[in-house]
Amino acid sequence: MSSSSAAAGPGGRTEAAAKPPMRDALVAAAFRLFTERGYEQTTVDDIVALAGVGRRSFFRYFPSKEDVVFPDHERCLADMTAFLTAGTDADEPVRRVCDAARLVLLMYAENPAFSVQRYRLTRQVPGLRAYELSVVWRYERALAAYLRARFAGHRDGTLRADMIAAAVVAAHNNALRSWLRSDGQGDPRAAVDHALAQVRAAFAGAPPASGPPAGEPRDGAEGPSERGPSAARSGEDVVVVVARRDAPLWRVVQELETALGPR
Amino acid sequence: MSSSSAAAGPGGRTEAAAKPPMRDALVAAAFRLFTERGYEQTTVDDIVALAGVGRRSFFRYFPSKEDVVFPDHERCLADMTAFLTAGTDADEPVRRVCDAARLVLLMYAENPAFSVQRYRLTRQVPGLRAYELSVVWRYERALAAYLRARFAGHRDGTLRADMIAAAVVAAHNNALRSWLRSDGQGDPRAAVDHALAQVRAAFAGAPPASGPPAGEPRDGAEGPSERGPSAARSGEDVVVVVARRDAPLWRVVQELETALGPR
DNA sequence: GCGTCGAAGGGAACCGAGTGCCGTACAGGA
DNA sequence: TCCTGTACGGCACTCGGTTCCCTTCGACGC
Repeated sequence: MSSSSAAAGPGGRTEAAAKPPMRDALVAAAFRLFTERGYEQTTVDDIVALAGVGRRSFFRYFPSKEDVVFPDHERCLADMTAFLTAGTDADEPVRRVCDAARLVLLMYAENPAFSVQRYRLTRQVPGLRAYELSVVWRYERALAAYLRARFAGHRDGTLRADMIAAAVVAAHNNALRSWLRSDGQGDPRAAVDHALAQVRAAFAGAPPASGPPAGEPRDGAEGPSERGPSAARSGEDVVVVVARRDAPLWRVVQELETALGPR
Repeated sequence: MSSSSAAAGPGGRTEAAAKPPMRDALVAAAFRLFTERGYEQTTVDDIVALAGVGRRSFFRYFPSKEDVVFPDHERCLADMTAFLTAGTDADEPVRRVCDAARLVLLMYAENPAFSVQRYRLTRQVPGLRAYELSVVWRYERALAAYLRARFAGHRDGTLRADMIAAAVVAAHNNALRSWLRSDGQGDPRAAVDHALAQVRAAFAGAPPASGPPAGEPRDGAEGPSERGPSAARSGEDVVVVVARRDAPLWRVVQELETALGPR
């Protein structure tokens, strides 16, 4: 969707991960100019002139000027998704999303100076703040999607998932921003752990259960009728699902569960 | 910051009300073109041409093209702030912010057709979704600021304030979007009340304060939607998901939700 | 009646972000 | 040697948004 994916970009001399130097050069040039004269006072032409590359190349590495401020969030989001994927049904859901949120903190803590610099930028540039909101929103939706699946079948499952995801993000950001405001002094992990513990305390009670906790084979499925989605096993490792875009999600999940069998 | 504030625009003879007709004409022309040919396929020049005004006048009434999609959120935010300010220390804080959130719902419910139209637009235009995020963020910050003041001096006061504000917004939006997805049928207030009751249950010592006992709309999953023919355009109605057979089910659901967009 | 003043609107020119298209240079393979 | 794929640069274009200046029109004072 956006930039900064793990796809080894141009200049891939060695096959292993070889980060393109041009991308880093663009980030460095951009941040130098942003801190010197401000974000909006810096044009893309200024950045590429300082980096010594063509203007067109900037937009090959970053889909927009704002993206250069968040050069690694795409990788971090992928890491979070992978972390959630690696979980099992034995994990306590709320604890799992709290651990996932901790991953984001670690990424910020990896480079405190850069994080603080970016924080100051985003605080005073409305456009960057709006962009950051969309980034945070994607994290929140990843957490919520995990929780929605874990709460599937529960009463108010999606409501509870959305609430917890929002609270986790809010608690995480509360502690993170406090640390950033202090110029990245000390270790932020304890504060974030404390904040996330408050979330777990608030949502500790088990949700009012009404259905099976997770995928239980249903047999009332009416097969690939005219309206619902249809799943067909086409190979060993893949399942192809075709569904109307406006089909309710639960219907798609139902079809998936019957196609995949008891898991 | 944005448009549509109470500042009586041009033609404001008396400062009270006196809505400028040009503003309404621009909104009407814009929504007609947006629904006819899409948001990004409609230029500002198209809008002003249809409205029969000069291009410069558009930006006199709306600071950006996105603002024309949210012509009344500024007033609603002012209403919410006023409502929170009008409270007393006798008010239970969490209840107060829940009531404030209800104000937003009422504004949406005032004009269901318009709200549904706008919902469909924001769902499929990433730029509008990002803009809406910044709007929602301002509501959330207003709630959080109120709670921070009420919790001042408490242990973890700001943390608790941020968490509750985020949960309130998440719960409100969960119910609101469910109603919007159902094309604005029925009264959304019961669902929102139910969702907000969950927040108060989580963040208060109080038990799940009764609320509407039954009939909550389970995720808007009221069977296969019988919307219009929906003319199966090229690939619009089909989504293909490829996944390993041993992938956890929630991961598949996450992928689906990403592919299908917010529902 | 006449001149002036200020506010609303129109319009041309301009700026910068983002995109499409094409030319070039350099890699590796037949 | 030629061919092909790819990374990169350059040019031109669209469109959102802004700046500056013009016209219009009603209000007010003489």
